[in-house]
Amino acid sequence: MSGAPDWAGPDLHPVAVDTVLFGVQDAVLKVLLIQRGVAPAAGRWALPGGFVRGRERLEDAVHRELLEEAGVVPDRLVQLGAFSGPHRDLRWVEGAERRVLSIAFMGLVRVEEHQPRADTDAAAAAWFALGEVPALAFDHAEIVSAAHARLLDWVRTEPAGLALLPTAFSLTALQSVHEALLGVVLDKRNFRRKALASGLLCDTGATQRGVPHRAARLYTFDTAAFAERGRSLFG
Amino acid sequence: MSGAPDWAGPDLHPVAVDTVLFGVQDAVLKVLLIQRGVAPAAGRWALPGGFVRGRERLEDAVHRELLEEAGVVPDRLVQLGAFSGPHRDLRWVEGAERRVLSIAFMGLVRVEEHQPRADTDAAAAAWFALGEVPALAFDHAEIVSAAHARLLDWVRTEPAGLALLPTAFSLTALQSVHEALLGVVLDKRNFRRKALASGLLCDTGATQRGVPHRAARLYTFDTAAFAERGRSLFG
DNA sequence: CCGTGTTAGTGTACCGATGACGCTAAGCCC
DNA sequence: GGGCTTAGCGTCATCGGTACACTAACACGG
Repeated sequence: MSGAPDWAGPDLHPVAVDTVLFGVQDAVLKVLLIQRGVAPAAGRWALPGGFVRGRERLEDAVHRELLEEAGVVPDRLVQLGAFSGPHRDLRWVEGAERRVLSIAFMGLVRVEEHQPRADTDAAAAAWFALGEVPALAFDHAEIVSAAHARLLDWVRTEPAGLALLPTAFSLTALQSVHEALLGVVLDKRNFRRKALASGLLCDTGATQRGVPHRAARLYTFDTAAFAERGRSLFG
Repeated sequence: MSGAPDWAGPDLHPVAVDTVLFGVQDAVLKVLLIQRGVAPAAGRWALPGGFVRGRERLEDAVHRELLEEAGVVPDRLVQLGAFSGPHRDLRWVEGAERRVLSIAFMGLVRVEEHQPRADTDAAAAAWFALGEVPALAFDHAEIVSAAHARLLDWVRTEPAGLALLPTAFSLTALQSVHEALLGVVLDKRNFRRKALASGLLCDTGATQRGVPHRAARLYTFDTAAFAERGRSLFG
């Protein structure tokens, strides 16, 4: 690593984290956005995020910001990458203009359990259907679209959808989650065949309770089996 | 974006870029490494890279460092993501310890045209077969393994291998590149069938010259057709 | 108790893609 | 002209993916 001469130290940069948090509501894929309460771009909609402090890790910064700005706590985050493109925010630092570098993350949460609340930095926070996202600040539209592309890969190779389901779930529920996340309609029989053939589901023996129709069998996901076998998933 | 109060400005971080440059030599996949000439980790093998300066974009920093440290100029780079894990380099900045954030990139070049040369910051630079990589400084081993995983995806979804071939190439050459990059052996007839069926190759009508055996037809890659159609590739 | 509504749960047939397999053709060199 | 080396070609079996429609179970209301 070189850069500036060592005695002067390397140039320093403001580093932010931004998160694209996805959820499903009414069988529609949604993203969590906040309305910025402070400059720059005050009043505009944007991704929740903020500057990384001191020596904290990126993941810690994301969790802190999500809690502060929107009161949500995702349990798994996937890094999308660094964004430093031309539409980025520029800041004056020690008399020189510096590009704000943003590391974007993506996560999946249950909308019902994460009703966002506004905050000091965020005038408002709300879930938007992916097709109805308003114009966003900075290059956040680009980040959202990268996240969406990545989500599709993610769902197909890892049991990402489980984050949206209770521990024991019916095959129909599993299918609905996949359909919402992938934005497609799947054939029931084909889906069930593949899901069961994957060997990653354990029949709990239990069935649904209190439903006004035939009760479905409930399954759990066999995390251990998934870890063993190579990747490949239903859906 | 919040973080520290705005009047104080956000905390600042040293940001580095590191590149995993792949090439193929003797049908073996290799990575370019440099031997560090300066502290920290002087004398150890590491990925070429360095600190991002002023308001330069990440991609510009990567190109500058590759040129400075190893005298190579890749034409396409793919970003792998940001690394900020626990084994990262820590630096003292303005009296506080700061994690060095590294954004990793990956690229593919022709080894013959990129014989690396040592430099002021790099005591040596050399290509290593992927299985014979020495112990690396910092968390670079982790970065290399992430890059390798990503390379496999890349080759399967984009014509990444073209960077290693002349404009007009034989099917056998194309196959060899794929085999080296993927680390597998492919069936000649099946490969040719898929490659031609993809509709992404244009028969130039020309054939090889000066080879001591039957001359092969030469093809070019139809970039336009690839851009049009959805992703899916031979190999 | 019976009818109705709602969701669960099941099998088959077709097709396109994939993977295994070996021989002849062409061209250069000697 | 013989020998070496690589180019170029076709078939068959298998598999995974997709399309497609009815019966079973259960709760509820009349």
